[in-house]
Amino acid sequence: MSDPAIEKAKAARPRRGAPEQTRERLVAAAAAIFNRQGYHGTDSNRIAHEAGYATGTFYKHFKDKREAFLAAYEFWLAAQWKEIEAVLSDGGAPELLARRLVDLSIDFHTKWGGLRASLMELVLTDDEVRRFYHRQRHWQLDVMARLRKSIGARRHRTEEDAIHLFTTERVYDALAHGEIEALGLSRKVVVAAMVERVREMLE
Amino acid sequence: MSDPAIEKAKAARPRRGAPEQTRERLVAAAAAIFNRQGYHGTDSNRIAHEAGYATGTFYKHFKDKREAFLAAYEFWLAAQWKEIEAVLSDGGAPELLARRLVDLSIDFHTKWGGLRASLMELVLTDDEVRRFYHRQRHWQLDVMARLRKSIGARRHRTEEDAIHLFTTERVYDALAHGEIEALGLSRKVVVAAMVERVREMLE
Amino acid sequence: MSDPAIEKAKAARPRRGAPEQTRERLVAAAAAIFNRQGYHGTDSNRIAHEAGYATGTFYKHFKDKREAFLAAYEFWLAAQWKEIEAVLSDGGAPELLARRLVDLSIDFHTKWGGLRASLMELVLTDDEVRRFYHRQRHWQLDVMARLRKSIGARRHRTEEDAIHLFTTERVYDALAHGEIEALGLSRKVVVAAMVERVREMLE
Amino acid sequence: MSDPAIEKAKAARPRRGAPEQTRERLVAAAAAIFNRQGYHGTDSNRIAHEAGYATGTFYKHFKDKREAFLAAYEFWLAAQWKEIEAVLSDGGAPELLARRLVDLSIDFHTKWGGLRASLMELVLTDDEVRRFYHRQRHWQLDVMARLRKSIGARRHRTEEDAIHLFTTERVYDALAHGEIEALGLSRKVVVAAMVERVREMLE
DNA sequence: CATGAATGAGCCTTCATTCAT
DNA sequence: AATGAATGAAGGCTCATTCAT
Repeated sequence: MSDPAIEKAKAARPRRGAPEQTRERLVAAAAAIFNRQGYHGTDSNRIAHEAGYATGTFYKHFKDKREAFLAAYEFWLAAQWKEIEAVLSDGGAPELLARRLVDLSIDFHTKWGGLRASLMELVLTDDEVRRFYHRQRHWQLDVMARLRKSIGARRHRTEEDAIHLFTTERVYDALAHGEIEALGLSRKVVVAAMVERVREMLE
Repeated sequence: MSDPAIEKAKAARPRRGAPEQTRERLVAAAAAIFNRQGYHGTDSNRIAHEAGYATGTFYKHFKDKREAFLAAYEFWLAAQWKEIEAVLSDGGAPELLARRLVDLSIDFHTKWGGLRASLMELVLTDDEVRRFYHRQRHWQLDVMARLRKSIGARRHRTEEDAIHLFTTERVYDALAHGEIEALGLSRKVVVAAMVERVREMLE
Repeated sequence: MSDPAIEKAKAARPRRGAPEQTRERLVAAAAAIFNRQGYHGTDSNRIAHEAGYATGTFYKHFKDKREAFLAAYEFWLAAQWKEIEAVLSDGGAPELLARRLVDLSIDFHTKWGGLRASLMELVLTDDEVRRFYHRQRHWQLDVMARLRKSIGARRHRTEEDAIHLFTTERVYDALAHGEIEALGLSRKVVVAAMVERVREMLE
Repeated sequence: MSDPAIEKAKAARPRRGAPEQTRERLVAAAAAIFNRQGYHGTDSNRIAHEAGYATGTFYKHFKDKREAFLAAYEFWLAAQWKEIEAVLSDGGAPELLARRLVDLSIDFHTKWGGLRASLMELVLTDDEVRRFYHRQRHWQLDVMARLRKSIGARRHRTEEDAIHLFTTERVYDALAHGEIEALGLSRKVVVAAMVERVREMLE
């Protein structure tokens, strides 16, 4: 009832404060766990506890588990594009730019590839996730077109952009998950091929 | 205690013979349901019933749900490559061949894209599925190399083949799931681009 | 969709407080049912319901069915020795003491013999139960030695104590299960023999 | 369908013959597995296969799993008493006889203690097993009385015999299961105590 | 706002038993 | 007599969600 060790542990854990912070912490914990264990392998109670809150708090901030998942996905997607934008605004030779973008993407997929795999499965079975996903794609294509315009690249058909997104994404996933090495292939060669593709998009 | 209706139903229940056929029926049902509902959305009992058997029969043929999933995946993958082989052995102009291969792949992904999405999520969280997946990829690259040799195409680096597999796969998935249309893009343009890529591989 | 009767039932359902009490209730229910139906004959869900809780509550308090069984066994064992201690601390002539101890033991075995029988079967097949059981025995021998010392009895070899425990236990079980009567034997004679044995231990 | 290896394996396994032999093999396999894994831990199909037969054969020879268990128990009990009888008919000094009987019993319990533990649990929950068990006890007491008479021992009250049976049995179980050693006690001391008890019964 | 005990539907898996061959 | 594929009831356990405090 009054074990001092327990009392101390409680005092040390993140305290209730602005609801914004609470939500942020929950989203961060959710992203990390979903990414590691997959959507179905993740216990919603565990997210709350890992974030330093109690079970119920989770459901005060998200309607259900799916909503938390989408919040996590959106958060990290936005972060990625913000970084991409930063790289592009730095400018530099296309070759260098392409290289930096590829590195960035591989990094990103390495860290968050688990979220993507879960998303793709949910897209199949969950209408709401599918709608969310399609909205995301639209937004991505818009961002791409805008970014390319901002650096003065030539216009492309949107289909080209879409294919670029799909295909590079897949290869980044493969690199991130170690598929390339598992197949006994050269990571370097694959990365170089991707740099070349990205460079073409920047022309 | 001895409801005659029940007695009759029991007497009428089919006594099937060959276990090979049973397994085939179970694999077929499993593939269809996993594909539709995803791995986690599929009830193992339901697979058995949909195949015309009782719960227990499922577990006479598969150690667990995962094993059934992998059997279903393997079955349909083998079917796909058999069809690809058939198309290639028909011969014809590279353009035509490429077109037929793309159509075939799109068909295939349209029918079995759900299995792939589930596989990719399981690869993340399940070591055994991951090992299975890597074996499959090796086998696919081997088949590709062999097929290209058989039609007299030039030699490629295996990395090229791998990238080809990853990227086309992803676009076929997108076509299969209606992502292209959902983005308001032209299916025709995308398909044409894929035909072009495949044609390059056949040279 | 919103059957008022169901809504009302849900609203009316009890929200209990202290988890300690919950655990106590569960242990009590578990002990009673395991004792009556045996370990394998007991449905873990039923324990929860009989204690007034839902299925899941059981697994919030016990890792698995085995853990609940061991908790139940431990609880009642401790209760028995507490009563034995109470009798001994009351003091009195050795004959009287022995008689009271035998009565107490028979009572105890009559009420909880089922738990013991299940325990003995589990000891065979379950390593964890076996370890638990051996710890219990050690503890019992320690308690015995301490109790005998406290009443000023002569020192015995521990082997004697162990044999005493094993053999009396078995006869109490037989009395408890009605084996003596089923064999057409005199309960009185058997009880008298046990009193004599216990008296010897108190000297 | 005609894998020679499989055909050979089939040819090598015990062939159908006199139903008596089949039953014997099944009882032997049942005894061994029940003893090792306990009643509830034993799969009836496994018994058949371990004996070299198919599932259905088991149910041609036993009404149900319980019947097989009782057959196994009875078989080994009879074997024990036959050996006891043999020892007694050899004659010799009471001390020697007692020693041999104790050794025999310990051996027996070491080999078949698992059956006994399962029996005791079933006695609690299964009326039919309980009836069987009581019949066995009667028979044992009869055998004991007869044997003692045959060696010219003095007459005892049956209660004494019953207590002797119960208590020695329990200690043999403890020796057999390694409980004595697990408690850090001397096996030798315990065995000597048992020899003394048995000797008293032979007077 | 936060807590965390409680809920209960649901799913995977086992295994005693049956029966057509 | 023996086979073994098939049965299906039953049960252990999980986990998303609720709600009284």
